[in-house]
Amino acid sequence: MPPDPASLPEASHDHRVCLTSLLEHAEAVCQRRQVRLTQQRRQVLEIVASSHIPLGAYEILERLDGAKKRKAPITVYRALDFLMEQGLVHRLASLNAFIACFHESVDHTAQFFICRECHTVAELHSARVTHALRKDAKAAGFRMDEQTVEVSGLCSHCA
Amino acid sequence: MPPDPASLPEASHDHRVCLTSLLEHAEAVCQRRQVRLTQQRRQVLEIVASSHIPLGAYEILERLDGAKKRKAPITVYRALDFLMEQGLVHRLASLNAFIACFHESVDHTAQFFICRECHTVAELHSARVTHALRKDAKAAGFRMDEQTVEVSGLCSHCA
DNA sequence: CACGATTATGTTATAGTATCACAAAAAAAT
DNA sequence: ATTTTTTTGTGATACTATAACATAATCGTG
Repeated sequence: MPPDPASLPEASHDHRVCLTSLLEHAEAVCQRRQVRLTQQRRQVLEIVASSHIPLGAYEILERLDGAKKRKAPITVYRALDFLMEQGLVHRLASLNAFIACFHESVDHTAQFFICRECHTVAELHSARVTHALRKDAKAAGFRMDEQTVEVSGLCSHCA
Repeated sequence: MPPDPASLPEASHDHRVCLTSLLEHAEAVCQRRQVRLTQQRRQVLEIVASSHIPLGAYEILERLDGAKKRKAPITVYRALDFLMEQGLVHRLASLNAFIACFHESVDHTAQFFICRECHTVAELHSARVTHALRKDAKAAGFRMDEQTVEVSGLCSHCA
């Protein structure tokens, strides 16, 4: 995976604002649910959310060591598991990578458009896709549980 | 992953017939495309196609050693890469596993319903899903390339 | 506060998935 | 027959993820 490009996908968009409000949202969610957003978990969330492209667990791990000594991989996986449970982070199965969720929805069913050039990810909550799947599932007698919908292609910027 | 159950998902369905016609189809495809379905590739295809549940690369590897000595993992990955290029095998990203494609279509865009109980996989070619994605992609200015659509849930038998 | 229960983190080891690099062999093209 | 291309062998290694058990921090309650 290439290093982050210097500029953000949308110049007009100040990612620090997103980050701040994401963290506030995270605090609120955890408070409501009576679970703990510890320093470590918060830090992992910050790292994931600060990258506009998906990060692998070991990339997160690297960024976790400040000047200090390296932690064990499981540290990161545990934090990610927690964050995914709270719907604050998504895992992209096609990339073995993780991305923060900037949508404050209750339902964490999502679809992803992943640019194969710049690696930016657009997250959707598409009723259209879910309905289509639901219809096909019904026809097949299949009881849907979770969907993994990841589309690779070119974002508008790279196309 | 549990061992294969003794019986096939549909009792009425003779999997050996599928297997035979799949292999014939594979031969035809490779002949048409001027690529070689070598003994090794064919054997991997047979292994994948003989299992009605997805197999990991290392499971395929185990079944590849007859009484002979174990081959290197890359052997299997190379064969799988070839078979996927020919559209004869699909990789399921959510499982890190592989399944044979019994559909003889030209377009290898597919969706999968994966039973979390019995691990059977139903492969779809759903125009509905593809259209839904295409519409959302258009709205997002995203040029679709390949889709990874894997739904986990319960098949009619397990529900 | 003391206590036990629960939750989170540390530590070490290991399992599971996938690819690289280079050599040898087999098949195809000339 | 020789060159070229493709396939396979071989050994090493990278990358992704979890198990098992110990320690530490936090919480709830008396």
